[in-house]
Formats: sequence, structure tokens, C-alpha cells
Amino acid sequence: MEYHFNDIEKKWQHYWSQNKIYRTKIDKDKPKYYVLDMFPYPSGAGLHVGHPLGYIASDIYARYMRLKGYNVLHPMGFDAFGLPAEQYAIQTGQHPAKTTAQNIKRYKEQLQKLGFSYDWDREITTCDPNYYKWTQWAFIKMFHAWYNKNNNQAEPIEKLIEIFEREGNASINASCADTPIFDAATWQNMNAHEQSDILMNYRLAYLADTMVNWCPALGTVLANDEVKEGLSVRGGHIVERKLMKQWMLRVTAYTERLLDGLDKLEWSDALKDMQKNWIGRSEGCLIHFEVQNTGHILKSFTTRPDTIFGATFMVVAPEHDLLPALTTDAQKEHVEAYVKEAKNKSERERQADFKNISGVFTGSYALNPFSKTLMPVWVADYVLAGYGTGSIMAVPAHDSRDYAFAKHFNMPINEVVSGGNIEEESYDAKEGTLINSGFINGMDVQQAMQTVIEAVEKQGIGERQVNYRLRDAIFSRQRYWGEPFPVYYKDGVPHTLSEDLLPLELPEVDAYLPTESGEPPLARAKNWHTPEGHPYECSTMPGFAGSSAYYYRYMDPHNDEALVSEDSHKYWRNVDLYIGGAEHATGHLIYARFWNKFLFDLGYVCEEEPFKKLINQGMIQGRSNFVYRIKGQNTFVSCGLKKDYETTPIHVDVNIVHNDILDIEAFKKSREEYANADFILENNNYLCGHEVEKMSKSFFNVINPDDLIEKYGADTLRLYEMFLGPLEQSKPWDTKGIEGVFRFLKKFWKLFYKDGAFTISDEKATEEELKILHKTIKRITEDIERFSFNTNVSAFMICVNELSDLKCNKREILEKLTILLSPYIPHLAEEIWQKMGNENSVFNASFPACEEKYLKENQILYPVSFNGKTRFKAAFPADMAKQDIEKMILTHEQTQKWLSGKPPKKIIVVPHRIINIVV
RNA sequence: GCCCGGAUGGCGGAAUUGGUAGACGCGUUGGUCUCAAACACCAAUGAGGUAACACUCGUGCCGGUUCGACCCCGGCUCCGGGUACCA
Repeated sequence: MEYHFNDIEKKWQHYWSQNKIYRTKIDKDKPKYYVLDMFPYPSGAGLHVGHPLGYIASDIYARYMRLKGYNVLHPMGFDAFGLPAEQYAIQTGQHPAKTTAQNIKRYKEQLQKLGFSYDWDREITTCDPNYYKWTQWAFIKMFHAWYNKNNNQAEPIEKLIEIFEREGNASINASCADTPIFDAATWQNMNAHEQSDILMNYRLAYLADTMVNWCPALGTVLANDEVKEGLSVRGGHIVERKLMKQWMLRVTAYTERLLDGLDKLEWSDALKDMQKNWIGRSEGCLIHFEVQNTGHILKSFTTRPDTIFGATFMVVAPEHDLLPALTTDAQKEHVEAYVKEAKNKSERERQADFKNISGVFTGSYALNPFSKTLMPVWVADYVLAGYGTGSIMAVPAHDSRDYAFAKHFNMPINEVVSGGNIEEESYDAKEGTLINSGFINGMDVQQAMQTVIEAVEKQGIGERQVNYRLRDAIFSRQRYWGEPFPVYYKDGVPHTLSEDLLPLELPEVDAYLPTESGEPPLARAKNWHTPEGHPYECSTMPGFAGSSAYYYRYMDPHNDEALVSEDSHKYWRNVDLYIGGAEHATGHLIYARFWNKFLFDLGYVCEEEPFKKLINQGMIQGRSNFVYRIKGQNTFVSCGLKKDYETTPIHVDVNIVHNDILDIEAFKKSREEYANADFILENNNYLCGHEVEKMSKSFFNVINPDDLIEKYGADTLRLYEMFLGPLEQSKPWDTKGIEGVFRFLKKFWKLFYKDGAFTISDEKATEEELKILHKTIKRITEDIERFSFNTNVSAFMICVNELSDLKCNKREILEKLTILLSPYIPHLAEEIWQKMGNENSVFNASFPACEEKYLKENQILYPVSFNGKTRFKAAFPADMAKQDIEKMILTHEQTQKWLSGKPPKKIIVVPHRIINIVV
């Protein structure tokens, strides 16, 4: 009887969905386990073979935990707002909702063909108004919240207003923008506009003028994590700096907690490091410098207060507030020209320029409070406006950037920490002894830092300070296809919609483009205002909005009263296992943690961290094939012979290449110009070259899972993806290997067939068979617990090979093996489970336990090595004492040969492992 | 530049705490079955060496610790990821 995977898989997929086998409900008698995949953005191209890798792994784990007796929540949905759909809409005029729905349909079909155990009744889609209602709701909550540093949590803004009314803001310790001190009377006398402006400084979702990453090609603002090397991540367009009024999220209020929370998470160190670096905590000191003859004080942050005696000049950013005041009349023209040039540079140009040292002297001098020297104040674009105070004290001897600047402009370089050679380069290390430094001479760096900070604080010219690289998140996008803000403007003052009016649905527009006056697409919508006529906000929310709390929505997806009911979140709590790509390290995974902490502070959820354990699956790379065309001819030369010609390598579709041998007829048909091509063959074949690169349409190396499922079945594909290598590692796809896994499944299937009929024996299993089974149970359990799925597959192969050799078809063995295999190959396992006479689904069975008694070895075959080199093997009883083995091994005839008469110096016996004889 | 990760046969990879390097699979070669092919099955397969053994070498490179090192330590090379005037 053949293994007809197509029939089997269809049959069971149908059965599972009809019988709702994967439907999950709260069951307080069982422990919960929440397995989550990073939900996909459904692109038009459909899934390729790399996408499901993580989904397969999580599905295996989810099924395993279910068999272990856990109540497993394993949902799936779609991250459906985003730029590609909108750009497609601009090109084709089709509504993004329409193309998005089509793409989701296709994705879902592809996912369902893979036999995942998702509870599809919990499916969510971020562009569904019933879903984004809760994204808007969270925004309203953030708007009406502030961060109280005294008890380190977010609180309702009403509490803050009460304090303002009672006593003003003097006692407030909040995470906020610079706000002048006012008393209660002043507050009460402010008009609505003024009060709104003050509150904006405190709100966790607030409106502010900020320098943004403006991308003209996309017509929108981008967040820091959406820009790489001065180009937009999506599309690679130029990004400029621009001052714009934008909605922001005060993520920086949570920096310490985002940092500290990492310690409790089971994430890889690499990922934690990425987040730590992104948050960028640095300890140091804020120092005030008097600028001569201006009456101004320049405040600068430094992480190296110990090097204060080495500070020889100061630099401010071109955008610095005090710059005009510091600039002397003589230097004014120069400075203004420089500032103008710097401001016009795009982010990209500024970065490309970074070896071009530039700057202009302002004409002013600042006093070094310790060395008492006068330091010229410069303006230069290597100092960033957005970090610290936008000004620095430059210590050329101990900072490589200051060093380069000082060399370029011929400024003094004063060594104050010994250990380097400042003739050659700056000495940046935080090691060494202070020299030329007055009262800190002779101290080491650490000691000197503390001493200077204390001196600064004592003199009242600064304070200890911690700075972060992390910025507040820009939350507005000038786009159509995103969540509308639940905000309207009354006399220019922003107000949030009443919660009972949510969702505020995305309006129809006549084009998905900005208006002629440069307003976002929503400005085109008719009646985009409240019934009273107050205009709605025209920006929409960014991509990360919808993905920041989706894991809560799955717990209670149809709840119309709350994001998630108390009952649901108190049972499911948070995600136990989260699998997805590392590319979300500094975006989604920071925002979701922030969002979650906010909901936690206000008591809407009961866990402070959303994702307990997180695994980043590696990328599956493509394996491209090449043909080699002789330059100037329509002749292709086989790879092995190409060195004799001058050739151009050309990508060839991997689907017409088998084992690197080109299907020449298919190749000729693939393009008109190849129809009459000539080929120079080796051994009668045209051999293609190959290379590992990204899996992409443009490299003709995309492998579609649908084709493989058609040819081998989903079970084979699932197993093969796991077999490729460790989950977290990147690895190239090579379709060739799938045959081996397919053979394994057929071999497993054959265990149950005798003379063409399904046969299972109720005969008692032998010791040997039991040992094979329990050895496998042990390995599978251990490996699955440490997410080593690739080694698991080989353990299955070994088991089936051994059982095949014994021609074992005993129920006692095969029933348990079928359960072991079921998380990996659910369809085939279910089929066999049923054929064995079981009426319930295999996924209602329980995972077999390893019984150690079957694993006992009587004899141990020891490798015997001499000076660490294995020479032969000798068997000894498992319970034989070390001393006895030492004696026995010396009498072994082979030992005599290897000793060749010399006396052994030492004998090492590691029980059950190895014998080593030192000669 | 800085921070992480990695390098093992022709290929993907295994070796869980320092204890038989190369499990398992692919590919390749030979064989059985077949008119033939496919499927299936059997055998060999790190390199050198040999008729076959023996033996020698072998986990990116150099050195060290150890009875014993893919694994630990020091110094490099190359590849991948992150980040980049963050003071």
C-alpha cells in the first residue's frame, strides 16, 4: 500500500477543522501554555519556503506541550496595515483593503496546507476596525496618562491635573519635556490652549515639534528603526531631517524598566545586547561652562569627567539653541553659512560626509572650571542636536573624534591619562593613571571620574547624569493605510474621541496621495470631522501600532467591551514562547514591551513583560544557479569548463536545474533569446554553478512551499525544514535533501504494511525493541525541550531504521512512536493512529514517558586510548569498579602491543566513557 | 570603529558537562532487482597510504593548559548579523 500523502493530508485537515480539534478554551484544571508566532505581513508574493520555518517549529512545540497535558494557546493572524499595500494602491488605484484581503486569503490557504494547529477562531487582522478599535483605545489611554517617576509608573493624567490645580507643578517628578515651574493660580488662569500645551509636556502620547526622518519618496515620516544608513528600510529611499509637529510616544519614560526587564527574560544574549545597545545607557556628568562675555552657560554631558583637564575646546551642534547668542559679530557670516549648509544636508549626505571634518569657530570662549583655561567654542555637525545637550567638551587626547577634529584645525592635544601614544592616535580606553590634571593627578580613571563628579556637584556647576540613546517614538505617518488617530481639533487644541465612539473608521479617499497643499491622504476624505464639525487628525498610526498588543487580543478576540477580559488575561497571562525574526529586535520588540508595561501600570493586564521566552529563527537563504554565457556570443559553457573562456554568469531559474544539471530544453523555452543558444557540455551535461544568497525573485531562487507539498506532502516539508539545521542558524535551502526525509516517511509507513495490508501486532515487545523505543523517547524529549529539532529528526530516522531491521510491527512500540512523531508529521501520525483503531485524535493522547529500566546496559564497550589516541575497544561489565577495569585492561593482549614493553605511567578510567593509558 | 555570532568531509549538519570527531541525511561509486528505467534494497565513502591491513594526518591559522581539546585560555584570519559621529 502506497503512502498517498495528498489524500491523507486533505482528509485530516478537513477533519481537524470540522471537529475544531484546535479550538482552545480557558480550562482552569490545566496549566496554560501560550505559543506565539510573529504574525506575518501578507505580501503579494505569497509565502516562500523560508517563511514557515519558525511556524513549523512553534507548531511542533505547541503540539508537544498539548500532548504533555498543557492547555495550549496557539493563534495566528495578520499584520495587515502597511506601506506595500498602499504603494500598490497608488500604482493600480485598487483599494488597499481589497488587495490586503486577497493576500490574506492566499497566505491563509498556504498556512493551512502546512497543517498547523492554529485555533483559527481566534484569528485577528490589524486592519479590521473591530481590532484597531483597541489600538485606538490604547492611544487614548496613553494620551490621558503621564509618567510619575516617584512611584515609577504611568498614572491617569487627571491625577496630575488635580495636583496642578492644588499646588502647581513644583513638586512633580515626571518624565516630561522642559517645563517652567508654575503655581496653582498660574495654572488656573491659563486658557485651554495654554493648559493643553503644558499637559503635552507630560502626556505619554503627545504632540510635539521634532526633528523627524522625512522620506520625500514615501511622503511620510519614519521612525529611527525604519531608517538604516540614511535610507528607508522599505524601498531604500533618501531620508531627510525636517522639523515637524508629530504625535509621539514617550517611550523614554520606560528606558530603565525596559533595560532592567531584560534580565528576567529568556531571550538570547545577542538579542538582549541589541536592545541594550539601542537603548544606549551611559553614565556620566553634566557640567556647566561659562561662556565669556555672553552671560550664557553651556551645559555639556560627558562620560569622561576624569578628562576635564584635557578639554581644550568645545563644540555645539548646528541646531543648538544658544548658537546665535554665542556667535560673535566677526564670525556671524561664517557660522550662519555653515549652519545653513549643515541643515540642508540629508541624513545620507551627512553620514557619507563623516570623514570630511568640518566646523566653524563661533568667536566665543568658555571657561574650563578646573584647568581655568579658555576654550574656543566651535560649531560642527559631528555633534548631534538630539543627544545629551547638543554640546560637548572636546578632549582630543582621549576621544578619537575630537582628536581628528583637533588635528584638522590645529588645536592643542593635552594628554591627561597615561597609557597611550597621543602622537599617533587618541587614547580612548578607560584605563590608566591621570596626569597633568591638578587635584586628580595619580588617580586611576574610575577614581578620577567619581572625584570630579563630586567636585562638580559640590561647586554647583553640574551633576551626575545618565543619558540614553533611545528617543521617544514618532507615532504619526502621513499615510492612508493605517489606523486613524481617535483625535479631533477644537480651536486648534487636540482632543481624543470618547471611547464609546470607537472605532473611528478609516474613511474613503479619491486617491492615496498627499493633497496639493502637502497634507496627508486623509485630508482628501469627505466629512473627515466630528458631527460638530471639528476636524479629525489626518495622519495615521505607524506599522508597529497594531502589533504592540496583538498577543492580548488573541486571548479574547471577540470581546467588544475590553482589549482583553480579566478572566482571559489572568489565565493566559503572557506569551510563554515567541518565535520570530531578529529583525524586530529594535522595533516591534521594544514597542511591544513599552506598550505592555503601560497597560500593566494602568492595571489592564497582569504581567509586566509580554514575551517570556523568545527564539529568533535563522534565515533560510536561497541557493542560486548560474549559467555562463561566453562574452559576445549566444553560447553557454558548462561550469567546469568556464575557466577557458571569458564568460558572464547569469542567474537561471533553479526550478529548471536538478542536481546542478541544467534542463536545456526548458532553458531554451524560458526566453526567446535562448531558443537558438549553443551549449558546451561536460560529460554530456550542462553543469550550473551555484551560490548562496538571499531568497528572492530577482535571483530566480525562490522555492514555493506549495510545489513541494504537491510533490512530497506537508509532513515531509515540515520535517525537512526542521532537518536542515539548528532553528536559530541561517542556512541555505537545498531541495535535493528533501528526498531523504521523504524516504524516511515511506519507511515509517512501511513498518505498518505487510503484503500490502495494514498490519499491527499485539505481540509482546522484546527487550531490544523496548530499548530502541525508550532511547528514542528520551532523546526526543530532551532535544525538544532545548528546541533542537534537527537532531530530533535524525533520532527518529535512527529509530525507524532500527525497527525496520527488526521488522517490528508491534503496537506496544509503534503506538508510542506515532505519538512521538505526531508533532512533526501530524497528518501521517493521525492517519496511522486511526488505522491502529483509535477513535480519538492522536492529539488527545498523551506524550509517552521514558522508562529508564529499559535503557540499562550490562556491558560497556570502552574505547581504549593511549596518550589520548583511540586504539581499540574493550568491553567490561557496566558495574565493574574502576580499579578492576584498570587491572583488567593491562592484561588485554592489545594493550601489550601498544605499550610495546614500556610501563604505563598512569591509567585513567572514566566510568561508562573512556579508558586512557598514558605511556 | 564598536558589540554579538560563526568557521567541522563534495554538501546540510552531529558530537548535551573536556572523554571513540564526522551521528543522521544528501551527493557520489559499485552491486541486487528489471528487457530497460524508476522505485526499493545492499555495500563503500574525511585525506594520504595499502592488494587488504597496518600506519600517518585531520574540526579556519599560530601558540598554551590537560592523561585527553571541535569544546577551555592567549593571539590572529576570514565570514555573517547589529550599530555607527550617542560625547
